[in-house]
Amino acid sequence: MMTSLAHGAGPLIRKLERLIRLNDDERQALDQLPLRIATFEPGHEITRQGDRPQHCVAVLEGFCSVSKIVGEGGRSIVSFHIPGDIPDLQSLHVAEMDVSLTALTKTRVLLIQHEDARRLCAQSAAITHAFWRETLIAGAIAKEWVVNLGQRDALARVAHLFCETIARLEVVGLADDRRCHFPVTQEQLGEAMGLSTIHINRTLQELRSRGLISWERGDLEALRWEDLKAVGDFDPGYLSLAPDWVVLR
Amino acid sequence: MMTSLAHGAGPLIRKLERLIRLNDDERQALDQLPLRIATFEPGHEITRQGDRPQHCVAVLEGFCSVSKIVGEGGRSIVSFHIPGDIPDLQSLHVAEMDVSLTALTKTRVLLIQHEDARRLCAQSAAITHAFWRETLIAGAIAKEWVVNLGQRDALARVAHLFCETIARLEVVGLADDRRCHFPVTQEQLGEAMGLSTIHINRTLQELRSRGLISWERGDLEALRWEDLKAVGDFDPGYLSLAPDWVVLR
DNA sequence: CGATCGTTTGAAAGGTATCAAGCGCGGTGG
DNA sequence: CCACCGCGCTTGATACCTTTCAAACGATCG
Repeated sequence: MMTSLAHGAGPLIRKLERLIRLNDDERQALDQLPLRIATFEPGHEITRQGDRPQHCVAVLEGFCSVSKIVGEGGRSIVSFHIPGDIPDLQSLHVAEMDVSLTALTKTRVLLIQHEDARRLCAQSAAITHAFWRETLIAGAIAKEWVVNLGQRDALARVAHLFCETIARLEVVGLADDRRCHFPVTQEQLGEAMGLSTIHINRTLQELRSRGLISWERGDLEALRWEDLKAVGDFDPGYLSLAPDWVVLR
Repeated sequence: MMTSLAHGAGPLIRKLERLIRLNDDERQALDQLPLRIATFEPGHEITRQGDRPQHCVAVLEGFCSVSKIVGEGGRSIVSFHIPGDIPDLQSLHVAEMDVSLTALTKTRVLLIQHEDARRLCAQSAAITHAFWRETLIAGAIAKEWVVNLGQRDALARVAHLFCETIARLEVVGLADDRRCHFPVTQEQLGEAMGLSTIHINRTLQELRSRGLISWERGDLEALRWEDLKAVGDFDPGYLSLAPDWVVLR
């Protein structure tokens, strides 16, 4: 892991602006935050289950997964994270990490020292609420994954994940026209969807043969968006993409 | 639904005290909150998916489920809630409910008007953090459900749910000696675990025949706790039951 | 050019769903 | 008080989705 000092928390501010309206003081407080940027190579663990980290992570570039160790040597991916996400806000409140955070691609992250994050929260209720909202959306996505894993067969499950991913990436400008980069392996897809790699492969073939998606070398495209949504039983409501946020000040 | 005015937010205070240390001012502010208590009969929806509620719900007595509508007429239970839980905190932040909250038993709840909750948050950072923490724990449980549904077979899945439920109920004094009341039907268990009612039934028989549990008329007992934990691959870490909370003030 | 990783294919085994039907008990009404 | 009813639980047989095992393929890389 390489770290370096950085000035300016532009990406973090943009992220928070999506969650709540910041005033100048808050923007300035964020901008003056002593921030460290770290880069991780694919497969490297940013935070490990059992760690007691002293900082939070905001993803700037790249893709990460949150996973838990299962039984004997297994691993279960519990969520994917994209630029703009803060995947480990719980570390502010719970001492020991109950999950691991892993870089799926080369990933640049902002390290926010806990003391700085706490000071920010103490200074600004709006920032506290923005963090809380980030937690709420992550929870809503997790609930939808519970539905996905519990109720839908392989085809619908993968279709749903693709819809969710495209929808989330569109918000941060990383998907246009239902097309995005989503560089996960079929094995990782399987660990996330509760399916064997082999069945993921066959499911992808089915989605492709139905003309619903194309996916090569990590480039995903929904060829028939409405049909893909229908197959995946996808309703983006839970993502709170149109934030009719209640004003909290 | 019947409502009545109530004075004193004892149960809510006890709940929050588990999440954070309250000072006298905060305790008093909570105690003076104009609170309404409502009672719901089994099967009744406390809040419906699509609603725009003006209040939050704190469970005082009884059991609830949070569920989502799936595809054609299906229902997926995403979480169970026990006394002390505040299952719909997201309604403070997101206008439209993306889930339904249903009473599984006769249930008494505290209705906290959003304006009151917001005033409380504005007055006390500690209460804000307590709510946020409640959200974080709910998220951790949801992630563990993702693991449960994605990675474990029926036997382990049900065993894990029973362990989790007993552990959570012990915290609020509703389980002693690995024994508790957990009055859900096998159908509801199936909707939560992504299994057919029939397979739930066979799984319960297997758990019983192995001498791991007894379960009659909603009374659940873990007969061999350690073995049940092993079968369910249960590690209570994610529940944050021993709150080595970081002091946030 | 061998090695490795990710993907793909085939065949067999296994876990779970579905269909169909019977059981048992508490509640209701005659 | 008893017959009936309905809901939740239980059982058996079959079908289906998904896993597992085994192996080959293709690309990238040193």
